[in-house]
Amino acid sequence: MAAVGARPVLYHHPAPAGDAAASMSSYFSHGGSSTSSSSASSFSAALAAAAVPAPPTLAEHFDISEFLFDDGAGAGVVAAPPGVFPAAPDGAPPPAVPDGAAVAAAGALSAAAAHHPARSGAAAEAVPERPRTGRIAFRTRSEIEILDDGYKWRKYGKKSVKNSPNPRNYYRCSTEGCNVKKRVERDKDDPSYVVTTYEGTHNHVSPSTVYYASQDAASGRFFVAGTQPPASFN
DNA sequence: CGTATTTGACCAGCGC
DNA sequence: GCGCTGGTCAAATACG
Repeated sequence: MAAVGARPVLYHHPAPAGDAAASMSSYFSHGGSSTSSSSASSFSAALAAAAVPAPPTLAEHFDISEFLFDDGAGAGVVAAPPGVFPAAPDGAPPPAVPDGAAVAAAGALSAAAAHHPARSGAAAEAVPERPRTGRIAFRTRSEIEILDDGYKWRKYGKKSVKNSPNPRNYYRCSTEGCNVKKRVERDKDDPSYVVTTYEGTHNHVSPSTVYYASQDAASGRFFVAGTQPPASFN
């Protein structure tokens, strides 16, 4: 099997109103390359990127070019509306994610993807007036399909889909009691892209969630100070 | 030996 | 009602 590879990191940063697609580089960064690298180092890179615009070299390796909201009626490339990050569209707070802290991609994504229906078919029917539902999808340019988002996923299915020559893989959060799911498939139009769809909300903290960070006075860069809650958080 | 992955079977929703 | 499709289950298998 393929080793866990690129780690998309989504960090808390005020979204410039308007062109969310253009702001994607502010939200995502390539923070690591393998499981051998610690989560902390990945987030350190992310935080450094938060202080400084994402370096072009990172964008070359990992490019979340399009952010998709999958409302079940055909996912379209849309601008991420204000308020998607970090709060959930339903107003439900991201569980166990401290304010102001850098969060894992899936944490924020799942927060935005709260309130998923048990069956996908009921989504549009349940909330016809709302364009957003429990799923959130984004397309990334990556050679590997398994994007390490900080959570631990267990694969439970694989299916070839009609309109794509590439199989779709199904993953479930392996944390007990957490029923967040994600689907991963290669873009049918451009196999160099991977489409990842998250569904549900994590009811736990990412194993690699950064609780606090420090800023280097000389360089102005942030670096990870801990991946466990400091006393001030308790 | 415990855990994760693979993969065919099964089930439910939807369109015709 | 039937067939197609997407999603999930679970036994078998692989791996560390």
